[in-house]
Amino acid sequence: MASRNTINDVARVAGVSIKTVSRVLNKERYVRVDTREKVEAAMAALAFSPSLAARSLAGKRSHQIALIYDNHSPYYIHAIQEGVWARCREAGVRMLAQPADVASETIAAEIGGLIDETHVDGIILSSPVTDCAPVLAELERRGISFVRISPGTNHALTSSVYMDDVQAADDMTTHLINLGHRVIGFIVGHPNHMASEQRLFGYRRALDRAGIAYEPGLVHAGEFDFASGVVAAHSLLSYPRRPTAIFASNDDMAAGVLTVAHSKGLTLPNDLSVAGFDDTPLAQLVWPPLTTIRQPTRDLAFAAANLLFEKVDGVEHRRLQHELVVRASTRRVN
Amino acid sequence: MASRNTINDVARVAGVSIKTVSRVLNKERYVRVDTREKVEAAMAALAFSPSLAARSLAGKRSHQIALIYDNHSPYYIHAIQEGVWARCREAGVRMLAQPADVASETIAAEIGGLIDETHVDGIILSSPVTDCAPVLAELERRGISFVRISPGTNHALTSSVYMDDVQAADDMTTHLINLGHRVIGFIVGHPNHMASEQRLFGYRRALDRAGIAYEPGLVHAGEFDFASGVVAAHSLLSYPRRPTAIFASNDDMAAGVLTVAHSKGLTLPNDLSVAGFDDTPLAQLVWPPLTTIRQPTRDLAFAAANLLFEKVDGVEHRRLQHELVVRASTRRVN
DNA sequence: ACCATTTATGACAACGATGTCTGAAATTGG
DNA sequence: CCAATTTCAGACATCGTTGTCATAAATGGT
Repeated sequence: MASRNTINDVARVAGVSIKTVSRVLNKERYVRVDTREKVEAAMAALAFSPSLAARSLAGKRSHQIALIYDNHSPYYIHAIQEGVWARCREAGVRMLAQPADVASETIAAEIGGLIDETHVDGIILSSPVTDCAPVLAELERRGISFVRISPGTNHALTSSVYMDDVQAADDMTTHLINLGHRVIGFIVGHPNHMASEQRLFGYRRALDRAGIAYEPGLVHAGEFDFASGVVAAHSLLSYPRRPTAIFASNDDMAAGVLTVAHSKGLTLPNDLSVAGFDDTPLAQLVWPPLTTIRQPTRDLAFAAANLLFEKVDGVEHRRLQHELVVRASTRRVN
Repeated sequence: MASRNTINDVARVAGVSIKTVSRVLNKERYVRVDTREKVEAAMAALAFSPSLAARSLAGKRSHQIALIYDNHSPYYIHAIQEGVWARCREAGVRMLAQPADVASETIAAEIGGLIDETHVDGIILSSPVTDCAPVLAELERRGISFVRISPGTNHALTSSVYMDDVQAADDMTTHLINLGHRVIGFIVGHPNHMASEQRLFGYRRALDRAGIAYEPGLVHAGEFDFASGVVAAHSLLSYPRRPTAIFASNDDMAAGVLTVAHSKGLTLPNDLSVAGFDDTPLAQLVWPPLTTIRQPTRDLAFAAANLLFEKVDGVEHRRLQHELVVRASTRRVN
């Protein structure tokens, strides 16, 4: 078990001082080309990887950022992690993936502790932590820079990336209306997520524009999970004015609707059109495959990390485009 | 933006030396009860969180471990992360989740770099990184302790947690045989995963015991993803001796089978029984819900972290129990 | 040929903890 | 009551980097 190679070893092999090695490592100016090459050769020969601990301690940067999430959809989290990670890799920065619980009393303290312990240079918040007031207050108090992915609330001081949930839900509803549907059920998302309201708003806006009266009995609460989709579907399918289409605020709940419909012996999509939201892989793993909104989750995460690295000062809100993906679960009404 | 609270601040507030604070922090002996309480009060008052960077640098431990994975199922990764994370939280240790690519030439170097950079105290490998020879060699060379989750190969020197894939596949196949099926298709998993072979072996063992001849045409290669399930299902359902049941090596591929069956107008489960493996949430999001094997993924991960923390020396191989979960996708043959 | 400026390198302190060593106080035994 | 032992606490070096400052060498304008 050879002991760790340090900057001193590199300096000795290259015949320079440790400070010069540090300069090469950090791509600072004032290193001659041939000196740099000597140092780089020595680093390669020794398979040198600098200690993040030492760098964090001595320097102003820790070369680490944290990604904080609290979401019950594994697909969503996975896509977010993947996007942030890809950008971090390019930047030579390590990503700390950190679950949190927005309902917890201690969430701000935990995140504060994380920052103190790890010296992270910045933070990426994913929904719904993006709108957790104690967390935002704590981050601001510390003056640490952070970027929010799909926040539901405005925040003048920090950058964010997002998609237009209102427009997307409007697009989907309009798609259903264009297929001739007039009685369209809607399943709302988890109340923690601001996106839930926005999708509901988009649904209503499309109905309004088409001159279809909004009917509260066609709207049912949900929590973004399969089980709540099942509950909502049972309720909606036994409503007197039974909907010919159901638009669920995410794919998991739409899958719940499909299951209920199948179990009631309905033939899909003839007897009922079903639409989801997010375009998780699940959308193509069910029958019939779901018409849904492709949310560019991975790209949002990548863009968020990008903003964190590029926009050290200055605030930017970047919108990424969604896409209506029409599959077999929606059909022209008979 | 208050600057970081350090052990010096705590020492000053508590009226002791920094070394004593360190002793309390690390639960060392030789601190009087009232001294400890004074220190703890000071730490609480200052909301002190010790710098991991400083601890890693000065001490022998970094209070961090890495979890390394390379698997294309978000559900699986999520469950693994959750299990490891839960145990780490109890232990006051940070988890670094690290994707890797077993097919990459540089995987050993990358993991070596990770170890050098982060000083991690130990590593958890999840399948298929568990059986990646260059990685195992690198870890051994460095003498770092690690635990493997569901390894496919034996390894005398390190602990592991696993389930009995052979027996599980045998159980499922036997379940189908008991329902009267005699022509049973099988979709193999990704060749990278040792579990794939083992599940195939269990399938064959159950057939043997029941005196059913093994028929290579009923076995089709797959890659653990939905698309390969679709391909395999097309092939199996057009095989001359058309199977009355198909057992896929995981749920994603089973979902692919369901989709193909639906699209061919088959009524499920009457015309075809379908079985999966893993009991991912997906199993209950499809129609009909899948009969599958519950793999205790989260618990395996928790147990792995536990072994890493408890068994500093000594090796243990802990088997966790699987469970046959019968749902609506399998039925007695007509 | 001279000085000012830019470029290039190194010496040394500092970051915030832990490890080692030393010594004082408290406890025990004869 | 004194010596030996155990318990407790502090001084100081150390971990592997970066920041600051000093200084040498190269460059350019007159």
